[in-house]
Amino acid sequence: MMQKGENTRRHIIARSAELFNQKGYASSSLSEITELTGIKKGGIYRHFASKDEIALEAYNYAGSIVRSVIHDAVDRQETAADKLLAYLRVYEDVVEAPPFTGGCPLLNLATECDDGHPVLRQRAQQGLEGTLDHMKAIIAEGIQSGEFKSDLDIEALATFVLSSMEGGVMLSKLEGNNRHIQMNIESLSIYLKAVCLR
Amino acid sequence: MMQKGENTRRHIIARSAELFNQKGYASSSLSEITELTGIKKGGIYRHFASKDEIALEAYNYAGSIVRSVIHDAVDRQETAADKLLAYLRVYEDVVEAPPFTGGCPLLNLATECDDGHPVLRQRAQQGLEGTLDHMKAIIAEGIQSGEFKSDLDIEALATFVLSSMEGGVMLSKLEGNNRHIQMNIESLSIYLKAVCLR
DNA sequence: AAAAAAAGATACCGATCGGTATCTTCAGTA
DNA sequence: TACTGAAGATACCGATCGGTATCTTTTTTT
Repeated sequence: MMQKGENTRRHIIARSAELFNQKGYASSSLSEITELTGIKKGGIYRHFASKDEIALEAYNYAGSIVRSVIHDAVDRQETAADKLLAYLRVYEDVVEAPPFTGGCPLLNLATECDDGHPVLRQRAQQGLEGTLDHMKAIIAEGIQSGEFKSDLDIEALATFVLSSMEGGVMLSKLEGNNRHIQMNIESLSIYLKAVCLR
Repeated sequence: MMQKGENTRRHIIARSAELFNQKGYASSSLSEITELTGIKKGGIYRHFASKDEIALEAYNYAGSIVRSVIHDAVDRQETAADKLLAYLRVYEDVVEAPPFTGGCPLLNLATECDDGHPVLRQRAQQGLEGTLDHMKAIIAEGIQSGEFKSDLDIEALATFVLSSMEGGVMLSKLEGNNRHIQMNIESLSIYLKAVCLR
């Protein structure tokens, strides 16, 4: 039934995902993975063909966790405006308690790969597209339900929400203080009320 | 008069800055710097004590260029609102014509160093503080001149502007399309008119 | 023009990189 | 319980990493 193999494979992915999301792909070495997992290189390369494959699976893993946390938070909200704000609230304590160790995987992967490494970059692009699609669906529902103005620019609003989230995460992580992401929650909330709500 | 040395030192910094801002600190090697500058390692290490020192000087250089471009663009504007929007307009063609090759040095350095490398991280923090201070001064002037409401949260607005800029840069660079940063210019413009102007 | 100082090239250092061939150990099956 | 294939450890590979000691060349000063 080859259970054992799948378990260790998942173990390697989970540990590597934390490592990669904290230190980045280039700064993370196989030796560090062996230390974190307790599995030697020979054991690791039985489950993966290359460091690239580990990184790809690790990003899929980190992304899926963050996605599920976000979707849970979004589903808990009633209004479209609150659903959009839930995206930012997931990172309201990004310094001490991010949804995944190291902060936003999309932000980290995107900035590291946007000038190189086509494979990982494409994966980041998919993550971006999926995130924006989810936001656009929320906004479209908000329009249909009459909560949002009907002439809203859906693309522009989705981009604006995601930008203020990623920007807030970056500023807060750099300063080591949650005030930036938290202020953005407030600013975006004001924006939604002032220009998006009917 | 030791002219020659200073010239090559500047040359190394300028080339390294482009390299670091595109590929990141960890992914850039000394060998690449020798290729880009045409100077062998022995020659490079006569001017710098370590790769870290090159990276630090390189970031100072990239930051100073972007800062001067931004300050020029800001000074060309009359109103405080237009001055704030000028920050984003500097990156309105970040895909093809960024103010510095590789995009925003603050964004790149911050995301690479926020979980490590204390020296470079501190430099990024200084860059963040300086940028926010400049924005806050613009906002404060806007309040004093009567352009902005007097009860504006200066900190929150500065963070919001910078976040939508950095977030827009990240999205546009990742997708290879300027639409995100350009939509953020429009969204932020609407925000300023709707909730900040008197 | 000669001497002194600065700049740069060559050749090397140990350490670590990602990756692999091979051997041993373990788990499941007959 | 003997067998078999999967899983993991050991030991190694060439390449490259950041960094340095030393020699040559170029520039500057006298």
